[in-house]
Formats: sequence, C-alpha cells, structure tokens
Amino acid sequence: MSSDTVDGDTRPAPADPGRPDTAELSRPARRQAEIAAYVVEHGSVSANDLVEAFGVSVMTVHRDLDELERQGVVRKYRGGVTAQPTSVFESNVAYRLNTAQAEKSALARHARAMIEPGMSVMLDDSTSALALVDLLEDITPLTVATNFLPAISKLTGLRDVTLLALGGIYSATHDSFGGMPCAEAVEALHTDFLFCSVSAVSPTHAFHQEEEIVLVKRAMLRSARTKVLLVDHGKLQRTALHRLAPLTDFDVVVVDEKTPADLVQALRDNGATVEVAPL
Amino acid sequence: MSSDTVDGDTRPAPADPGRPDTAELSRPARRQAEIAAYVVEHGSVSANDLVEAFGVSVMTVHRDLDELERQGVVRKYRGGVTAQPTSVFESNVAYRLNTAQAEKSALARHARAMIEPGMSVMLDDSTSALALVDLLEDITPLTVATNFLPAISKLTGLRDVTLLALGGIYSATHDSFGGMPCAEAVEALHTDFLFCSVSAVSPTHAFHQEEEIVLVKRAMLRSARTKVLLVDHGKLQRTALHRLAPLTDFDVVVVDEKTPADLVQALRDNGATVEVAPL
DNA sequence: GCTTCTTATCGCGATCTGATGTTATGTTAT
DNA sequence: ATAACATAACATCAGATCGCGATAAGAAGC
Repeated sequence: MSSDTVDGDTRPAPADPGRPDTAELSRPARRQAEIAAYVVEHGSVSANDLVEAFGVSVMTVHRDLDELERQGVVRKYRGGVTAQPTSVFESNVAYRLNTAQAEKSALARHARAMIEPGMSVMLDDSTSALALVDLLEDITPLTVATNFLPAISKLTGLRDVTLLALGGIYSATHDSFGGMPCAEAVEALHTDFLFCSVSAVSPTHAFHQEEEIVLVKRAMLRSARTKVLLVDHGKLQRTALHRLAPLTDFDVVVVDEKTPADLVQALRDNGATVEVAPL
Repeated sequence: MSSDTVDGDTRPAPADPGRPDTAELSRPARRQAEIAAYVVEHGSVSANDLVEAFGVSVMTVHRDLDELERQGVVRKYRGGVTAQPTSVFESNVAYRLNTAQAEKSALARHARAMIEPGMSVMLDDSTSALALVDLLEDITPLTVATNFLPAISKLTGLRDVTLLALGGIYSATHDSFGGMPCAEAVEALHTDFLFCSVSAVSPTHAFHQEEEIVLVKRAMLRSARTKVLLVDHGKLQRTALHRLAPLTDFDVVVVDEKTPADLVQALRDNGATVEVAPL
C-alpha cells in the first residue's frame, strides 16, 4: 500500500513547474483535475492504476471518477474509465487548473474601475467575471445579471445589489445556466456593461469550445451597450472550435500585464481597443 | 450581563408550546425570527431593549438587525428599529418559524408518489416544494424547473436530473427569483406537474401576500398540465391579501392528516379534489 | 465637544462539513 | 459459481466556518 504517497502532506504541494497553477484548489478538486489530465493523456485507464498513481483508496478513486463523469469529462465502464472528446476537458479542466489567479484579479480590478454606482452589468460564466463579483460590493447601488451560479450565490448576500439571475438549463460542466431559455432571458435585457471571457483569442477573433455557450454569449453581446472582453495572456496563444465574434465587436479588450507586447500590438493592428491591466 | 441566559445551552431549546415549531433552525436564525416577532409586536424597539430581552451582546443584536433589514422585515434608524408593513413579516418570518416539518414531509411524500421517471415538474418557492426535492433523487430521469434558490442548489448536485432554473429578480425575503423576467421564463415552458404552496387557503380560494409572487404563481398555473397544491393544515385558517386562484384550478389539493375533517369536507363541498397525505 | 450609538476588526471556542478509509453488501462478467 | 469490481453504509479525523463577544475606531446627534 505504497506508504510513501499517503498523508502527512506538509509539502507545499507538488507545484509541478510548467503546469498551470493548482494551488488554492481544494485537495479533492486538485486530485480530480490531475486524474482527469491523467486519463486524457492515457486515453483509458483502470481504477486500480489510479489507486496506485495517486495513492488513495479505491473508494476515493471511484468517487472522483463519479464526479468527473458527472462533469462529462470521462466515461466509466466496468474496470476503468475512458476520456471523452477533448472539448469538454478543455473547457472544464482547463478552467479548474488554469486559475491564473493573479491575472484574473488584475483584470477584475481594471474592469471594476469602469463601473459606477447605479449602473447595470452583465457577467458571463467565467472565473474572470467571478473575480469581479468580489469587487462589486461597494459600488452600490448596482444591478447585476448573470447566468453563473457561483456568482449568483455570492451576489445574493449583497445588499444594494439588484440581482437578476439568468435562468436556463443547468450545466454541471460550467456550473451555469444556458441554452435557449437563457438566451431568451438575455434578449429581454439591456445592460450598461457586459464583462465576459472566452476560451481562446486570436489576433482578430474570440473563440469558444461549445456551441451552446456561444449561443448565450452572442445574445449577451447583443444585450449590452459597452462590451468588455477580459483576456488573461494564457488565452492568446490558444485556439478553440467555434468563432464567437470579431474582437472589434467588443468596445474594450482588457489583457493582463504579462501579455507579450507583440501580441498586444497584433490585436491593435487589427482594430481592437486594447487596455492593459497592471498586476 | 445576565449570566443566566448565556451559553451552556444543553436545554432542549425553549420550545415555547403554543408557538410554531422553531426547532432545527440554526440558533441565530431562531433568535432573529424571535427578534422579528418581538419587533412586530412592539412596533418599534431600541437595540438595548433587545440586548436585555435576548441576553446577547449589542454587536450580535446589530448583526441580527442588519440581516432582518436585508430581508426587508425591519427598518433601522439610529437607536433602534421599526417593524415594516406586516405582509413581509408574514411571508418571511412565518415561513421561517412555521416549519411544520412533519406535515411538509408528509405532503412531499404524497406528491412524490405522483411523479414517474421521465416527467417534468415545476416547483415554486415554498418549503413544501423544498421537502419534495429531497425525494426526487431516485425518480430519474427527471426534469425540474424552479425559481427557488435552495432547491436549485440542491438539484445541481443530482445526476440524471435536468435542472431548469427560472431566473428573475432575486428576492432576499423569499430567497427566490421573481418578477416579470421570471414570469416570462415560466411562460416559455410547459411541464407535466406543478407542485406549489400558498400562504393561505380559504374553502374556495388560494391566497398569497405579495403581488409579485402571485404574478409568478399564476404563470406557473398556466404552464403545467397537472397542478397540485400542497397545504399544511396551518394554512387553512389563515387569510392573506391577494386572491391567487380558485381551488378548482388545481387538479389536486393535498392536505396533511392533521387537517380537521370538517375543513376537508368544506373544500370538497366547494368542488375541490382533496387528497389527504398520511403522516 | 461630548455622549451615544454604530461599525470594523480580531480572537476564541464550538460546531459542522468534507474527505477519506474500512467493512460489508450488492453486481457483473466469465 | 466464483472472482473481480462497484457501491453502500458507517466511523473518524481535520480543517473550515460560524457565532459571538470584546475592544477600538468611527459617525451622528444633542
């Protein structure tokens, strides 16, 4: 029972330089993310393999796998699991691993500066938007519309914030509401601001992995006066399946300070209004 | 500093026979409910009065009052608080005090028996509906639509349940979403069942305190095939401001076993289909 | 300006929840 | 039928959170 991998975990976490930052994620969540990566890499693994690889009990492995299956990242069969088409992995695990905490909060601070009391803002289901929620508390009164459950939960606690929940079909993968019902709810609104993020950004366009998400984001773009795209530099080299919109559809594209200067220039050359958020 | 009212609380809670059942409510929540009742009764009281009356520190009193103000039950002014128009108190505190746990869960069990895998059900923002949520887990697959945040939170965890969140304007008083946006979201649906509750039931009609709530409930009534009203016997002697709908609009009215026989008969005499849920 | 009330911050203690392993009881394949 | 695997049902432990008060700093009224 590989006693070297058990508890007494006082080490400051594996860290694994080169990989995304996994700190400040709950232990099981981190392990699940790592398991997911492991499964995607190996295509198909047995539960016992995972027991050995991660030094936890079978029971725990199964619990993790159940959770990952619930999120649609893997499929279970008797004896093990297989990876699902990568898109889900991308948008889920990437989201969980790739915290980029510092960048996100820099973007959020920059965004916050645009908002003034009395305004209405719309937020999408992104961690960047979530970071912004924490900063809204004292820009009151304020109206906030979002389809992101964690954001909704946080906002219910705030006084002087009119919360407009955008309902729809719940997606465990994103922990948000989507689909047609959500798009319709969005159509019925018009807010001063939209703050959103996407999974990938090319010099000319914003991209996203999933079609249903694109549906909602497009609706959001139509329903806000000033549209702000929050981009941490990790997004800039990546690519994704569906083209969401040209960057010129956004009034502002905010990038973090770590973004290479040439990439910023490339965005500007293509007509985007880019602002750099200091860390 | 009245040391007799402090901690060491091994007593099985004051109980206060004659008053609604306040057990299984968190301590602060219970105290807040009692404070609310106290304020409503006295119309206007000072913070210090409450310190003495409840044997807690000023700080705690203020925290409680802040929470109650957030819920719209009281209004603070320098030195104390005043009660707000009773309707809010009714629908909020009554909801918190009057748990009637046993009855609710009896109603829920009865309701659950009507549901079969594959169906779609709509739930309103009532504690009765919440009790039902706990029983849905193994009637899968299932589609559930609700505007009640606690229900939504619970349902996000369930696999094989398609959750359709009904968005709208968040109400701290009810911990649910409402208003026009919500009503519109409801209009767009059509479910097999609606399970709902109201604040008061006369022999012929269902009533509710608040207009906006009525708006949503009416929409729900229009959007379900089979409408079920869950009524614990406490509701039957009470009255409320707005008439929601005649009882004959419901396909079934479920009451708990403790309901006096003559009241059940009265409902039936007026044309309602009444079923009694065994405890 | 002084008093009274309110809010912010910290710390302690009790409580709760979450995470995990173990044992026991199904299930499925061979 | 039997072995391998999966789930269910406790028990335990640790960490996080909550509830609360005390003190201190900050408004608001007189």
